[in-house]
Amino acid sequence: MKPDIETGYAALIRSLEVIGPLSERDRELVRSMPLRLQALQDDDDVVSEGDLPKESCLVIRGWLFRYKTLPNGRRAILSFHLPGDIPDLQSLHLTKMDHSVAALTPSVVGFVPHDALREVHQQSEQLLHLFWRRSLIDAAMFREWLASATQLTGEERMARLFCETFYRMRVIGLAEERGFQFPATQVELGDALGMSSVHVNRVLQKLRRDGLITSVGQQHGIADWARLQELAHYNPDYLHMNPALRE
Amino acid sequence: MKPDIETGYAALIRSLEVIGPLSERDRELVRSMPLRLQALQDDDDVVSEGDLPKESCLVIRGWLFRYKTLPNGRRAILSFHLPGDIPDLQSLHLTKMDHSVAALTPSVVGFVPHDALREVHQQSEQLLHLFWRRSLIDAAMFREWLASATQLTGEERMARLFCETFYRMRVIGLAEERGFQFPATQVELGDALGMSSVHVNRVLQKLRRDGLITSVGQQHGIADWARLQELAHYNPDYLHMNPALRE
DNA sequence: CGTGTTATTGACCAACATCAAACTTAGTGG
DNA sequence: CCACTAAGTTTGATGTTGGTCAATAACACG
Repeated sequence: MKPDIETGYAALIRSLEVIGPLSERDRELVRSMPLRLQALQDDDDVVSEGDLPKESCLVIRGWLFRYKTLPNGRRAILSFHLPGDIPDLQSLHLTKMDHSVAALTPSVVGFVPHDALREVHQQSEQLLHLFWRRSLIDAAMFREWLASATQLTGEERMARLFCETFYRMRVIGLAEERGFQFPATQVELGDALGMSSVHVNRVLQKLRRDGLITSVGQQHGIADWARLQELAHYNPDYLHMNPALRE
Repeated sequence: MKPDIETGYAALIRSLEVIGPLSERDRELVRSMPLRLQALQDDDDVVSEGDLPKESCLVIRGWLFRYKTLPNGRRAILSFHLPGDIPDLQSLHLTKMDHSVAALTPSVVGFVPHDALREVHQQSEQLLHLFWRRSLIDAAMFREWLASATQLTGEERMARLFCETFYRMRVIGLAEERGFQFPATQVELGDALGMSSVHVNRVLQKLRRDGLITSVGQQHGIADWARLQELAHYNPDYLHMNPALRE
């Protein structure tokens, strides 16, 4: 498990450096935080609505997603999470979870005690700034999803989801490393985009027919990045990545 | 204009105390921040997408809303804001605005320099905690709107919007003080809920016919709070208000 | 090879959009 | 105080997106 811990710190540091510079001391502080590792199977909850967590969860390997169960029984997927993300960072300041986080694929996460996070926030103004910034970028992504959900067609939303996911993976170096493969069933895509899985199926077929994406089983890829961005009118400004890293 | 400044501090302090306790020193610190007053007419932008603000805007009187213009020309309204709110608090850590904020009604706002905010964050851990907490509650509201937008019918979403707005007003004491009157045109409601103004009109008529709400011109009220909550399956936990203040 | 999960297809239907016109209301200026 | 205007609301007719239901096909795994 030791290598997973190293991987975890590296992923976290990398994803912080994508939004602002870290000093060597900042990196040391990050590595000083204990990580309690846990392996997850598909659909295992990392943390559930109503919980009062005392630690937050760093994605080390695999993919997680946030979701909320509506009173009518439906599930809304609110975001997807990659290595280096801390999807429930908010629990540091909002004691009670208002949604759940679960594994999209078999994954490894590391739990960081809230006290350790508070400690590094006290030790480094820059780390405080970057963690806060990250939580605000999460909010910006929710705004973008909300605007898309209310104003765009299913096809456009699907294209946007692919653009955003690819862009996020590329920024942290994962797209190049392993190739972009977005693992999601059609039901999961539907719950994320607010459409039925039947409609997801038809939208995916159209995008495939048009040569914009590829799908093999539950792995989806991008076939024509330029045209996909164009169809989605995609502009990643809302992700507030370090402009120096833009291509 | 002097009374507006007092009103501004009072509104800010009240809306912070709704989510956590302040010491007398904290309140002093809040009052130490300079406020540059500005009056606004309907639809005046307070801050626009692309701006790089050096101050954040405190709502003192009136209502503001956040919005985003989509590439297809449509407008998505992302949230409404009441006195005591700082809708662009995020600009403290995200330099470039990814959306705009404008006046829903004639309003008065007070601009707070980012430096003053940073100063009080350094002076008081509790104020830092509460401001961060507030920005996380904003994110929680976006998640709730996103889940509603993707999974609920127009009628349910309208009912939820009324419930949320009433609840927020009541918590800061505005509903009792002035009675709940939600000022919004049908076009604005449509842009917030992702439906056409024609459909908004029909949904409002149904809610009125069922005796759940009242509308006089652009002022909407609640006629039957219990049944409205029931229809919306409304649960305000996601607002993370101080449990001690719950009724 | 079964067995469970996911993907695909077709037929049908509901929610909601669009378009266009008429009606109300609240100013505004003479 | 009334006519005029602009903004917002209401209504009806019609069209489209995407949902639901149900059956079949394709995989994946023990």
